[in-house]
Amino acid sequence: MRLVIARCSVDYSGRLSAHLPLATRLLMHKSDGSLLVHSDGGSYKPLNWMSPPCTLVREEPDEEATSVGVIERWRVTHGKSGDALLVSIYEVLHDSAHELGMDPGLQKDGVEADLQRLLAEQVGLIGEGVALVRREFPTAIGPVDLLVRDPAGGTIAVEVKRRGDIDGVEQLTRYLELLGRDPHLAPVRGVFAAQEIKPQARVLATDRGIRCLTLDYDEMKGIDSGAPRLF
Amino acid sequence: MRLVIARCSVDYSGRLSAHLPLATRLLMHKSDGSLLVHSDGGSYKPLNWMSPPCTLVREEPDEEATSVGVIERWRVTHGKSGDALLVSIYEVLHDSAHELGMDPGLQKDGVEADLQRLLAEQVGLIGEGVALVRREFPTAIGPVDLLVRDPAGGTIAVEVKRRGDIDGVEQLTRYLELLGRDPHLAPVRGVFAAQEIKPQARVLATDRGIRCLTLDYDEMKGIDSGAPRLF
DNA sequence: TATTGCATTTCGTGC
DNA sequence: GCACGAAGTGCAATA
Repeated sequence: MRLVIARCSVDYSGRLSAHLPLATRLLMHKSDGSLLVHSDGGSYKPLNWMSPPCTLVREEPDEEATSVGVIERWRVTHGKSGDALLVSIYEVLHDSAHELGMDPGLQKDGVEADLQRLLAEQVGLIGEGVALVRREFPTAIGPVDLLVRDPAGGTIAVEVKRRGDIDGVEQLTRYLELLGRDPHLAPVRGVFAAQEIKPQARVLATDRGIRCLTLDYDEMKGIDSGAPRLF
Repeated sequence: MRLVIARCSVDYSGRLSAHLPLATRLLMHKSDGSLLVHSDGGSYKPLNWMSPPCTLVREEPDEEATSVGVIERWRVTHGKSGDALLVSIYEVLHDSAHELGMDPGLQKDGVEADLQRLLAEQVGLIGEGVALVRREFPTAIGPVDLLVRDPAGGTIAVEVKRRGDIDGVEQLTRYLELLGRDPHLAPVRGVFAAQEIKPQARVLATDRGIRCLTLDYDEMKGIDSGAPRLF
């Protein structure tokens, strides 16, 4: 990885056109050829960038560029798409290269898939005596996260989200509409399960007769690890 | 902006839990307090990060950490949400600080809004003799990008996208269903306009009687600048 | 200030 | 390999 702090301007041409006026920025050139242009603020998204696979070529600035103070040019091109990033460097304030090696990568825990798995193992949280039919129950408009049977013989469709928002309720409503027409499943009720349910979503769900279920991931995980399955 | 290359491990705890095993990485500490942890590959997304507003505190490692080789710890916390990032540093290979100053920011050209504006000015591309009714025509389920009248007195609803995908066709279909019920507008036809239309989207649109229109942004822009509006 | 919808989204997963 | 959906999404315009 090469790190350069430089006064530069940047032009991107590809899926759109974009321009960065002259200012001091960090140029991060990764070993896979990619380039990130970062300012000293904002979020993790660079001001401009080129994703791998791409190649960086150092160019001598033409006469016009030289006359306005450009001392060096980097052209980063994405072979396939034709996207191109042109960095015009006016002054280099820092330049260093580093060997980082491979990265073992991030281990995540607590994403929607984990919630869904845990709730499938702990369907009792949905209601007394309910039984799992299956996860990712397929329908014409996409899979329902969990489908369970209640003791009375009815069906419950469960939508699992990390953060429960209105569009999640809408999604579940569409499933309920479709599943309710199936005589093998009817009557079908809905449960909207999430770690955090937005007030607006809760109102909409309740209004539609959908029950809201707040999930405590840490607690569910504790039960999971505390009571390992025996078979 | 402070740049540190270090052998480190990272733990994130917040909306989810995540762990980065010991490896050599770039730690980018921006002047707004935010921290990015980058590896020497992947795309622009850091392996881990903390978004502003947040604060970084340097801590002395406890005895247990010291015994496994940790020489320094950075704790980055997001006041409001309680999110926390803990960086355990084992070895510092580079450490430099730089003054970058404010950034003038990115100037974009060619996003969906630009396409929509140009097509509104060049409605002739939609069909012979059509006239613009208005952009962002409001409906109960959201605004239609462009609403135009054809010479025969019918209405055309136009959905503009940079990249035409299936969900864009679905969106337009919902609008057509709603608008078609309005006697002032009926009959309403649909046009799906995008710089690039995915084959699947084209099939679905055609199947529903929606016409596909591929837009050449550069050409439209050329006409725009070549024939400036006189009023 | 909350909400909505786009993004040079990126990133995973299943087919 | 491609389409689909989630993301610690970020981000800007809007109501």
